[in-house]
Amino acid sequence: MKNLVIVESPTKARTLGQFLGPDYQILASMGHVRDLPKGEFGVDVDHNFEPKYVIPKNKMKMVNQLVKSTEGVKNLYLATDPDREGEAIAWNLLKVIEQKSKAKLASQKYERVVFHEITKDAVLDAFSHPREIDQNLVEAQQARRVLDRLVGYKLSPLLWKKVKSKLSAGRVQSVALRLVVDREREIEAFKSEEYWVIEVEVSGQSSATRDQVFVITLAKIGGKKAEVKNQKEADEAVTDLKAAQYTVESVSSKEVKKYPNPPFTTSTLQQRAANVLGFVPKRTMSVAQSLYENGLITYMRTDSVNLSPQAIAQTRKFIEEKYGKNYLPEKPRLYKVKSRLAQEAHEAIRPTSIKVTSDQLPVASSDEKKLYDLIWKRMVVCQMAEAVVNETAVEVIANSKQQTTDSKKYLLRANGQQIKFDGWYKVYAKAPITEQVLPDLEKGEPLDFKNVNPQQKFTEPPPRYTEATLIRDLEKNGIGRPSTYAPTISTLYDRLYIEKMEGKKIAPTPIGKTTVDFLMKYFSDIFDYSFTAEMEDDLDSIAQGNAEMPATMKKFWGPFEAKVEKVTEEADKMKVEVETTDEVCEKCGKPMVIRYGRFGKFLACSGFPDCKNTKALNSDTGMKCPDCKEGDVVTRRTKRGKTFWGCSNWPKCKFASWTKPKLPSSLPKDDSAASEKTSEGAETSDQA
DNA sequence: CAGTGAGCGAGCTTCCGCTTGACTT
Repeated sequence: MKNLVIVESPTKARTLGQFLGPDYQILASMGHVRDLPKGEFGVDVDHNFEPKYVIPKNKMKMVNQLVKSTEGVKNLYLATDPDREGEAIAWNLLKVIEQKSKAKLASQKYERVVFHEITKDAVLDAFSHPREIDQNLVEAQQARRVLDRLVGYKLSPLLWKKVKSKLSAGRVQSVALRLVVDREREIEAFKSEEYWVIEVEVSGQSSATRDQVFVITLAKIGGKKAEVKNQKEADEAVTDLKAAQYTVESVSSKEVKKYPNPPFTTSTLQQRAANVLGFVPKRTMSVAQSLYENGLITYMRTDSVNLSPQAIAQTRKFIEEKYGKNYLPEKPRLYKVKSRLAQEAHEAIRPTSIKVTSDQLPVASSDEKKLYDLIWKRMVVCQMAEAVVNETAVEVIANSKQQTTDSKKYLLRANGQQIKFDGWYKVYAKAPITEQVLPDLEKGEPLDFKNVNPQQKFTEPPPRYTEATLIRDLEKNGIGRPSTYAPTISTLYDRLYIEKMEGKKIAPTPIGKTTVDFLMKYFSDIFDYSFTAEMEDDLDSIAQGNAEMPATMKKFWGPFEAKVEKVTEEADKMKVEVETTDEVCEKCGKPMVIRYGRFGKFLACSGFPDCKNTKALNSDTGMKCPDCKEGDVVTRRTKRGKTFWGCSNWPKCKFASWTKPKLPSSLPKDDSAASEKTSEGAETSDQA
């Protein structure tokens, strides 16, 4: 073979093969081929922060084969991704080949080719315009890699000493954890307040309007914002409203265009799949991987909303044929990434062929069909005409018959929405319309009172994060990359920093809180939400040749190392808070506490070490044991880490099962049912 | 199919980002 091409992924290799023909052999590197060693620091801080690279054990075989394949090759093409990491992979590949190759490949014998979309035109064009490896870009990647190593491998051992063994800290994971902890503290500090919403049902009096009852909501009392704080104030308002005369004060109406959402990136796909299908990001990614490997969708790890011109053209043609000319905008819709930190090495996530709908998928699991359907709809919709909605706002004055003072003047409002043209809504079974349809009303028109409905409410704290919303906020701050979002969250679980609560919400554990407290006390600059963005500025300078990696590292390392040393000597060991429970130890009568062990949470006697009683924590499944009917069904792990379901009364009750036991009358949890129901509705905002 | 925590303090743990695999249960 005269021509050898190396890319990252086998799927990309296969696709490229179709464009390049039989004269090109295409191999995959499976991502990075070299890395800093796991078992040592690997950065020579005294000599220009020189990184020590090793080939990981599990990659050795593959790398050796790659090197062997280069023997006798005339042209070597490095076609890794067109971003910082891709450039570094290409450079590391070259280094490994030079090092290992008996033929001593001369440096002129390679070509670096880059393309932003995997289409025949783009690929052939790239191959006719090869370039050399961009050393500045490689240096920027090394700076990123080394900085992460400095932070991670210096602060983790500090945690072992000052908090608890086997913990970890890092530029990305610790900020993710901080988001969760900060949110939890907001919730803890939140004071709920009572307020009342007062709705009145009314209808018009004319023949055209009297049949339709609609709802108006109290907005102002005596010209001021209505603030009904308690039952007494609510009763007073209700009495007045029952006896009032209602007149339309104003009617305003305008047509509003509703634009479709941009096509999916990794993060927005994860959020949408969580909301609609109830998938955790990990599951979304593994299903998407399978779709990708079967050639059904484009690459699933991307931060770009770009679309290839061919994909847009094909979609526009499809829209015109299937929905008609009215649903096709005059010009294609082009989307731009909001974040300056995006690298945009790939396209947005879209079907490879818009003609294939989810029910026409070849062999595919139901998960794959559902996820594909989301991706397909989002792609079609993003090139469709906007919907036109008529939005009406009505103000109504309610004047008490007996009262003439202004302070008793009530103003109520209603908002209405009516679809004038459905546009892209057509693709979804349910349009994202939240307001009622109002009758045609005129200023000065009297209304008939039908009913008044006072509702007691309480202000609610901000919601806990889910995996998907946590990823959304990480992305918003430029923290982490599409390939690391799901794994980062797994790390937080593995370290027992966070745990999953009811309804897929995430809460920090005492260990998580203590770790954040420690890190923020001494290293608040590194775990500031803007640290990564500032780091990216420095990396940009290196990539543009305006700064050098060693100098940039030194600027960080000097004060950092000093701080680490000082904290190592001076800081006290942190105390991790212990949660007590209402459970009483049946052996000694002392209360039980929650402890964290190798296998997660368990109940232990607070009298330890005098009393060594432990038992399983009644948890998650909410099911009674089918055997003894007394204990709860709890998830457990074998020594090998495999999950199974057992009885909390173990060892008294020996019930155990590899699969989740099913109760005959068990109803699905309300949140999953609700999210399934909306599965065909269009989202209103999934990337606020 | 099933253990765990503390302290003596052995020897080990740990980062982010790129990518799929599967000698052993």
